[in-house]
Amino acid sequence: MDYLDNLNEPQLEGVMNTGGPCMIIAGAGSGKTRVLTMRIAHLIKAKGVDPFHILALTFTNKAAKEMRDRIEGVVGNEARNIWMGTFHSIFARILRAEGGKLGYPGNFTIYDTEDSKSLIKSIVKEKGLDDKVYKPNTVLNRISAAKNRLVSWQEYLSNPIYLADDESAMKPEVGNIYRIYADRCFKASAMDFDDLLFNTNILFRDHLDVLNKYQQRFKYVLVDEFQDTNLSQYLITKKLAAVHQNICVVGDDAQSIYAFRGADIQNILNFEKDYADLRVIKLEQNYRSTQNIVEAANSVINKNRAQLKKNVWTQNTQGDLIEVIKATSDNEEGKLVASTIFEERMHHQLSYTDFAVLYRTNSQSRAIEEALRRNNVKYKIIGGLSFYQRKEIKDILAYLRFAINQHDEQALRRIINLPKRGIGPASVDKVVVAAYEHDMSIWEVLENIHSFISGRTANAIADFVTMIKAFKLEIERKDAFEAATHIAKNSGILRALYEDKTIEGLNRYENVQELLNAIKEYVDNPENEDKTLGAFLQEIALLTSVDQDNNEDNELVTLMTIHMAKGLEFKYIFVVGMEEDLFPSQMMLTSRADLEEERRLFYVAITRAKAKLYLSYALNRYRFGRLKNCEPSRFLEDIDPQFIKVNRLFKGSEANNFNPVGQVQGTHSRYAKNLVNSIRKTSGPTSQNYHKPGKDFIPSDTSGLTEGMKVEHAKFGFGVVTMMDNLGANRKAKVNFENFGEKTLLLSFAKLKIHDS
DNA sequence: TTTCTGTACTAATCA
DNA sequence: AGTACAGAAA
Repeated sequence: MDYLDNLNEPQLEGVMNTGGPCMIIAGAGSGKTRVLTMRIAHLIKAKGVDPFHILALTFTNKAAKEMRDRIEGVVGNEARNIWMGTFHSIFARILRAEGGKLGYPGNFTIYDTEDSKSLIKSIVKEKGLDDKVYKPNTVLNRISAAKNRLVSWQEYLSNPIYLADDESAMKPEVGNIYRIYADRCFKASAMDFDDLLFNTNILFRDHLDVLNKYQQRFKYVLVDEFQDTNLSQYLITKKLAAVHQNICVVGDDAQSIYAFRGADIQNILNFEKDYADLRVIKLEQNYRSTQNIVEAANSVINKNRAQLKKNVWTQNTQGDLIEVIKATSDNEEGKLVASTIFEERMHHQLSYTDFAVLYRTNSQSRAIEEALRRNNVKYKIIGGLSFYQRKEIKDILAYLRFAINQHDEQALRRIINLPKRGIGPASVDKVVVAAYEHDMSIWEVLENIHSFISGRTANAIADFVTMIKAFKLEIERKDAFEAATHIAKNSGILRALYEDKTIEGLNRYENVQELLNAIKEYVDNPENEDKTLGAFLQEIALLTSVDQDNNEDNELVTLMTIHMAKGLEFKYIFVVGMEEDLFPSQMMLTSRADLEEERRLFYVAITRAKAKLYLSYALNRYRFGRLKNCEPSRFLEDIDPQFIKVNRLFKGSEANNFNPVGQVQGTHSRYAKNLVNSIRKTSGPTSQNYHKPGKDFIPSDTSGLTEGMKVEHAKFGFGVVTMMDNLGANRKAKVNFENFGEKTLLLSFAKLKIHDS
């Protein structure tokens, strides 16, 4: 049993005691993943448990994959059969199989946050409400919070407390928006992220046969990062484990940082009450960090009131003191971080992969990136605007989604006029109204468009429907890669991007090629059994940002938010932007609970560091394009001063000398841009040199217009027709004007008087 | 219906 | 510093 070697006593206990309910409280860096993986390996290898009977829930696909790989190292191929994945992906899988009982087809779409927000936006608009009051973000958060507490729209609308809350927030219509939102999602055969958990709860509540099936199947249930579960997730796991009672949760209350999406720290604090025979194991020895870092972290977290008693300690060396860097501006902060990374790496012969820069908000990455680039330090960013959130990628994905599910309203709105095919928002509204009036689905109206509207738009819509039907067939007959390539080409999207020869256009074209490559890779990967487009879409809909990290071996500094860094470790950690209103965020200062969550976030940041921790702040920072004064964060004072080396001072010259490129920073580009704008404003034709037509100016019928005719335009004056374009829906004429040169005019709009007969 | 342009607003964290 | 939106012009 060599996999049991090198485990300390509580770790061993966590691995060996596999029967009955168990909670493992694991301090930062105490080897909790190791315990969890070895526990599963032990179940399979020593206890002879069939991997099909084990359910292990994690928060990222990456964590799941890592655990699976490590288990595979002990038990071999069998590890593939464990039900292991994120809450969302496991229950999406179950809902694909069982969702029919709730009225959802197996090919339901998963709406991402952008889809949800734009749906809410259109509902607010349709109801004629003020979109300044009903901001999509606010409304969605409210709906999301309700779903995470398992409050349906019916319960929401009949609960006087919620209604009073909304009333006092001057948003009395939120409940009704929730009702319409839920209805529209259902009609679109779509579930948002919260629905995946909400509907699983409904499924298990209303269909006991289904619940029973999965209760029998999952003899062992394990949950990682338990402190981050919300009520919805908690109830699912509790229900699934109710028959066999073999539930093991692993977590650290000090690292609970997802209250904003409904995570409830009470789940971990109250777990003991739920299970009378609960075995509690505490992992308190930290193997990751130096003594200084561990104790500095302890001194911070002790400022919080709500926590379980535990004592994290380490046998590691004392290590360096924490250093605080003070910068005058966010640009200088970036520069100091870059130069420090450069020096430390040289001095200690480290790899760039040993460094990570952590920040509170994604927008802070820009200044750091710029400085790293200037100093030729290669870096990678985790999270932020990810590949799959790019517009051109989402456009293609919307086509794929719609070809699979014609009820997907958000995908339809995205693609129906992309590339431009003459179906503008006015036409889309007509279709939606028609669908509403005749109690039909939008797709049914589109299919029979000639019974509702006529003319050019109707033809364009009919062509669109024909195209989608062809794509449908393609998907049924071919694998994901062939189908996606066909759709990208025949939808006209690829061509439109190809014709855009700007740098951004080129990039976008390459991104789409990259997406197709990714699909090819997916199809070629033998681990993926289901090679349909639907399976691929499901996979990427539930990708977590940490998962999209495919160049791990390169010499790169890692940049990410503190949230993304949870569960990771680096030798050197830089936490930047240690300023009031930024970290802690000004939005978290309203209650003690919020501030404590923010402090736990700081605790997570500190405990990522193995060898050395740098904290930095700037006295001035650009926000919304304006320079703002900043104060050092209160969290700096939370650290016991004995672990801090007080302000490491950089002389201005030292920092400047480091810059090997020596470019002038600051407002230069802004200034240049303003200059260009002002030039553009003062040049070009202004209203006074436009032609003034005589009083008898009456536009002629231009249907007989031909080349060589002399015409008068209301603004451009006299000119000669040089070329006619009678092709396509819009007739165009090229006219060479005496005072304004050659212009292309759309004849359905341009008012021309013909002076040639 | 489409395209261009000025401006108003924004950025908290994630699946 | 970006971008989403409204309004004008074509």
